[in-house]
Amino acid sequence: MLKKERQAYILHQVNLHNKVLSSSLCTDINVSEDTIRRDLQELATEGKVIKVHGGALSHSFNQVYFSTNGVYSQNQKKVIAQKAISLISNGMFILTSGGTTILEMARSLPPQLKATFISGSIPAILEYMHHPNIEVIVIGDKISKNSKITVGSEAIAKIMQMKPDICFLGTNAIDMKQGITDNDWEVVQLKKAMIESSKMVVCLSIAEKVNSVQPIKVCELTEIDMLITELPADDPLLEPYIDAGVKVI
Amino acid sequence: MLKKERQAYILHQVNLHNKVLSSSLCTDINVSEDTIRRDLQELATEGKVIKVHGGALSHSFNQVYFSTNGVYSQNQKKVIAQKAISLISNGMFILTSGGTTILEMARSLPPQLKATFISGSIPAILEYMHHPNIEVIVIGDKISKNSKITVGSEAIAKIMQMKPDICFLGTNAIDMKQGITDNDWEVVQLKKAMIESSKMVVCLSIAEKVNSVQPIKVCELTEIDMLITELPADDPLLEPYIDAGVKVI
DNA sequence: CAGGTTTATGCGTCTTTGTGCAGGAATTTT
DNA sequence: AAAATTCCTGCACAAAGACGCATAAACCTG
Repeated sequence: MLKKERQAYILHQVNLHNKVLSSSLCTDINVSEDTIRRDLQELATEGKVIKVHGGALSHSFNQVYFSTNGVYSQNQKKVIAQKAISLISNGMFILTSGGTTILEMARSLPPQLKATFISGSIPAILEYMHHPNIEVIVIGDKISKNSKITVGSEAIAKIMQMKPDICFLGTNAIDMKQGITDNDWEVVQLKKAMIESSKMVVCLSIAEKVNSVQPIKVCELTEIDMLITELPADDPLLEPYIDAGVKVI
Repeated sequence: MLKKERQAYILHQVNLHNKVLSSSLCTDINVSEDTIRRDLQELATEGKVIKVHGGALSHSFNQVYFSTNGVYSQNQKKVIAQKAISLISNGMFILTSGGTTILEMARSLPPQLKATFISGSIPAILEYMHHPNIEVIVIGDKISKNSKITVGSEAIAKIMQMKPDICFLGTNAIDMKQGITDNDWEVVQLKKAMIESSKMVVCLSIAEKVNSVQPIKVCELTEIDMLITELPADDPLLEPYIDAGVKVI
């Protein structure tokens, strides 16, 4: 068999099945694994396939959408993300809501972190999915197109079955009197369930949203354990919350 | 034998088989390998064949196997997508697997279509989510990073609770004897459940995957209702499937 | 038609290319 | 952390190619 012929076969297989194992190829065409590896290497440098440990992938399959653009207050959110990540250790079960702050956190997770993330937010799931060591559990149910998160009784029931170590809530509004509030009834139901089932509830909120109120109540301040903003913990804006028993970092 | 005569023979062989070995040619025509090499060289500089180590290839070989366009088989997939969409009417409940063919279908759904799509495939969900009139139900469970789809007993249980009108399966391999086969155990479990719970099972498969086999069995041919490829329904390749009772469009 | 020229072919030698193998390093899985 | 794969490097060896040369047939040309 000619070299080119072999490479054509390989390319064909890769494009057909989106991936290919060098081991199966070498039994297929009956040549040594070295030869296959050299072929894959060559095809890879020509840009025809993507070489990975143990085989190769088609280029078309791996193209995933990255829509990092248009995130509001991204720098503040990066600060918040870093603080949030400092709470996470290996092996934890972590429940997250949706929202751009959560998304920023998902993007900033260190690659060596091994943890299980549970979410119904499609954009967040996309980010978790890209991470090498994170297990992703999807909360299924009907999608709310506004918030790009699954909502409904099934989702709530599923959440209630779990006992995650931490729940990170992207927060729309937080206030001393009204506590956490939001503007989407279905999302609120979900957040209530998340708060109830989690060992520890952490609210992520940019400072702008502190001391603001939305129409629908999620929970009282007393029900959350921690508040993270981009401000330092001793900022006067946050003092009343510390006094109210919320840990602030 | 005259030189021209010999070269004509070589050219004929190349065009017939898409490839030719110099070794076999030289025993064929009974001349030295040098002569053959010189002939091939000449034909190559004239652009009649493509010279490679050990022989030569026809130009069509390169066109056939080294598809230079970025996305492999996208046109075929578009044709398949259109046929699949013709089966969908307003108000239907539709269950779909993952895979690039399904993705192509998701992208091609007409904007005015009102239907409910159920899936565990994150890329597919993303597409459905962008549609103005489609309701999306997410099958939750652990994500298989390879296939970007939720897999596991929860997902299977959820699927078994439903009775969708149509199930569209992206097919990795279909064969008369082995039926539908695939290469990921968890995905196979999921597909089995999808097939069992659906009123109608439609397999989407590009023609290249027809009559190919993968290691793990999904189901028998008898369990699927319809097969869609990019070929016209009366293509001889598909005849045996029609005879086996599978509807082909 | 003789003598020179071109063309086609084969042979020997030396290089290049393609392939497999052994070992140790790197990576993934358990 | 240990075990199993996979990968890389260098090497050996066979197959294929390049180049020069010799030979012989074909083909001018006066």
